[in-house]
Amino acid sequence: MHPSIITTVDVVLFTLLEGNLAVGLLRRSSAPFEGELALPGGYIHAQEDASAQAAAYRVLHSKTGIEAPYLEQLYTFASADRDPRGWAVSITYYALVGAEQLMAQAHDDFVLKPVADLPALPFDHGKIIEAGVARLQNKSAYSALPCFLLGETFTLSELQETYERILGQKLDKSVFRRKIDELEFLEELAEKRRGQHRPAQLYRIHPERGLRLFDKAI
Amino acid sequence: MHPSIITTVDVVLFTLLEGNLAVGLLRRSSAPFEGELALPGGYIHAQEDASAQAAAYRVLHSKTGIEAPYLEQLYTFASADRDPRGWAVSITYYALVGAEQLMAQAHDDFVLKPVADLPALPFDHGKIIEAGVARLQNKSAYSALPCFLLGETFTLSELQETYERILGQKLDKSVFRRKIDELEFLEELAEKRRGQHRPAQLYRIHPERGLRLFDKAI
DNA sequence: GTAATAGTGTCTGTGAGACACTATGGT
DNA sequence: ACCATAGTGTCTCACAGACACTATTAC
Repeated sequence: MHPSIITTVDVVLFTLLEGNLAVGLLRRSSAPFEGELALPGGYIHAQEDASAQAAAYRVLHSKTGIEAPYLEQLYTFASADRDPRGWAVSITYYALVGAEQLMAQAHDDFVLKPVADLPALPFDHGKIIEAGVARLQNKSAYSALPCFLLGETFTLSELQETYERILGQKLDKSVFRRKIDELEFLEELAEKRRGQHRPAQLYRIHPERGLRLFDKAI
Repeated sequence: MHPSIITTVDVVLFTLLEGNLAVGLLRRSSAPFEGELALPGGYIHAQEDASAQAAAYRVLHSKTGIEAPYLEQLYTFASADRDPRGWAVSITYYALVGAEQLMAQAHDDFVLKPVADLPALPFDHGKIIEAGVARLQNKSAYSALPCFLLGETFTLSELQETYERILGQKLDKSVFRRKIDELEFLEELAEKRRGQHRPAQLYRIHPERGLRLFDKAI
């Protein structure tokens, strides 16, 4: 067998921190780069993991405590020079989770950093996050993906705000609602969200319906 | 180090065979599945390959003779059960090449099969090709990708025909030309293609300009 | 009532699609 | 002259965007 190729998974976990897109990082417990903040990741365990996706779920859950409602393969970074230990393959995934669920599940040492203000990161983790942000933005423009950054239930205003944060641009309320309506991926709930003013209709992602795609950018 | 994870690359090479989308296959020279048709692929050589992409280029060129003008990472298939030899990672790539260049470069044992009529393939190569076709179709609808299935130079009618073959639908000539025009990724050449009737303007992909994207489906 | 947010109605300009038209070569 | 393909012009309908409007609650 060909020797010594390291096979790992790394996960970019996104959430909204005070309305800003943020990623979860952990301090590394061992060399290389011990003590530095980095993406949660780890070796694939051939005996334990049925697939790389299963490995990503395992690593994310065991290292951070989080069970993300959305997780998808991002890209595979594989080269001789990205890891001081040797030729390394990292199958990367990105995951989305609502802030509330994250706070409830995350271990104490899990750190959130806004993507707009990231520290320098070891390995090529900076590039990985960049790729994740690009993918999230791109896919959000054509799909219902941002729903997964909210809680189980949410209002249309909250959803619009989330799209605006991710895409970095204001959207027209009327246009936004028309498009969301057309996709038919939300289920109207019986309750409303009550605040200081007129209560807002609550929605959740329609069970039974997968991730819908727009035919044009939102 | 964790033992015995196989790390390979596989390449889905697309071309047009009499106007139909086709993939290139090779008879395997060793077990498992010796003698069966399969995607060109091979182990990553840690000593030789600087990156997985470099490995894909090396494998494709050394096994088939082809130097593809376009090659991009597709997806990474990684699980315990996809290869009888054990836990296996395949970083897959898809590549595009014009029929003319393919005929000039390909080794004799390289076989083209139309994607509409594929034989059963070993491993999960059927799934890999499926993913490649889906990606090609999707990306073609939003980009200049189909250019790479033609030769160095081509007419707008040829390009439109190629889009129609990949997307599986007729396109309006006038609309098609408007959109191609807007992208500004073609360079008008001095020559024309002469046939039975009115000669057609020849174009090539503009050097210096990368792969342009439409903002809507073509 | 007033303020503030939720949610809807309507007008308009743009542009995709449809299709007819002109252009230019071979025979 | 005629045919086949290359290439262009134009009309229209749909719809995205803009924005004003109404609705409903807390206070």
